[in-house]
Amino acid sequence: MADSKTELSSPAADKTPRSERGRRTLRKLLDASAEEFGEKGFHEASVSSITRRAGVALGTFYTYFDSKEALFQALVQHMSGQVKVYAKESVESLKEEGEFDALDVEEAALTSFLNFASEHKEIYRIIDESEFVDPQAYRAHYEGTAERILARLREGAARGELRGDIEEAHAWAIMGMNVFLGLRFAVWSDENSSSRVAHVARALLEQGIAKRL
Amino acid sequence: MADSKTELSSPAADKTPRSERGRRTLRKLLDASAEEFGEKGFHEASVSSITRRAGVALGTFYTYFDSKEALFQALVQHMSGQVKVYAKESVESLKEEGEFDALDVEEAALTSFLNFASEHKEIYRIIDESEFVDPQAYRAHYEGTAERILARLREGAARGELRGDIEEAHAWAIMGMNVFLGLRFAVWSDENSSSRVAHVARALLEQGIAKRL
DNA sequence: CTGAAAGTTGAACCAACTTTCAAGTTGCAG
DNA sequence: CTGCAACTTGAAAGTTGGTTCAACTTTCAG
Repeated sequence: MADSKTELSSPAADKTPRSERGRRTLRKLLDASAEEFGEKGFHEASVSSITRRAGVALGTFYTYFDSKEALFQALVQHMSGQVKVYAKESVESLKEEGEFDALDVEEAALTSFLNFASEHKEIYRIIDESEFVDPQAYRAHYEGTAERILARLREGAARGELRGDIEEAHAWAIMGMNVFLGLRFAVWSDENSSSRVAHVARALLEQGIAKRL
Repeated sequence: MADSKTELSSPAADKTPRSERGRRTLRKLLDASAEEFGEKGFHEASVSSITRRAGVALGTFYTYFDSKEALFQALVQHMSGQVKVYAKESVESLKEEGEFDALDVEEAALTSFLNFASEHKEIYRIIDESEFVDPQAYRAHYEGTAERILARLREGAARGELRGDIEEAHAWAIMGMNVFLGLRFAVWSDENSSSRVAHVARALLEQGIAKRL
């Protein structure tokens, strides 16, 4: 607020690379750590193993990050953003195709989430682990996601496609459903059954599971 | 299988207490560690802090557990069991009251889960963290839970109350829904809105969220 | 009473990491 | 060219915290 030289989110010294070489190294570190954290989890992962993977010396790490925690935080933020963008894109592209209703949108969102989770299983793990390493980020991720789902549902309700009494709990219910279907059918098993599973979920949202009379 | 003297699940020396005093100490350790792990998480928690809480000396810990990991495993197993028993009881007691259908059962299961999560937030956290500390236990917990849900749904389908095409994905969808509603409305906020939230979820399962024509 | 088994104690050991730093190297603006 | 800022390096310092152990106390069967 008062200082003009410091960058937005730098509590300590600014570690943003100023040269091309620096940006390359930073990227290598980010990629290596995503792998490392994904495979071993935060605590088993070690800075020295990350730098080894990235092909740089141990000390180089501290040119770009204040600590192992800081790296993890940067990573979670980045990944949370990726998930968001990916979901947004797939929804947008559906809308461009013309004909669609609120349930088509949810089905598409789940399908793309399942596909995304199949590739990038690391991301899944890392975001989950942030509950214990960076709780703020974890909360922010799921609260943000729930809000976007809720907004979509409200649009659908406004168009008269969904019930009028949509509330926050609906968004969380759908999000939980999606996350657990992702865990079971994308991360753990990966029978690339994305569209089948998404179809089951869609039917559940469309008519429930009670026997129709 | 071959050996007769060793207990069922003791890879190393048997650490089961043989005296009453021993059982008391073990219990103190278990209680203290549930608190500690719940508050700090596995890695921030320290053995010395646990023994301090329990009011015993550091070394005593190793009379009962081979390692910090071993304690965590024992704890997860214990808690997973508790959740299961608690759910089973609440479903049983509903059945004894007479009149009920498959959706009443699911609503009751969710209500009691939400209440359980409000008390025992530690349990929630500990089971979640087992994904990273003891993945086997984590998987076992959720696979077991999903199986029990699926069994309930199939009963309901057999009685003609639910659709006939119930499958594994339905159980995972419901479980995910329940877990996330628990996270949002029991662990994070605790407005003791259990029955209201469970009611919303029930309606979702009963008719979906599409506008009825 | 008595002796052995069960349980308790906490200082000390130790391995594993994170983080620092002073000495080099690279690359580019002027 | 040249000089300086950006970047790299890896050995070593510093910490933390799990685990061990030998001496001691409690319990209880015989």
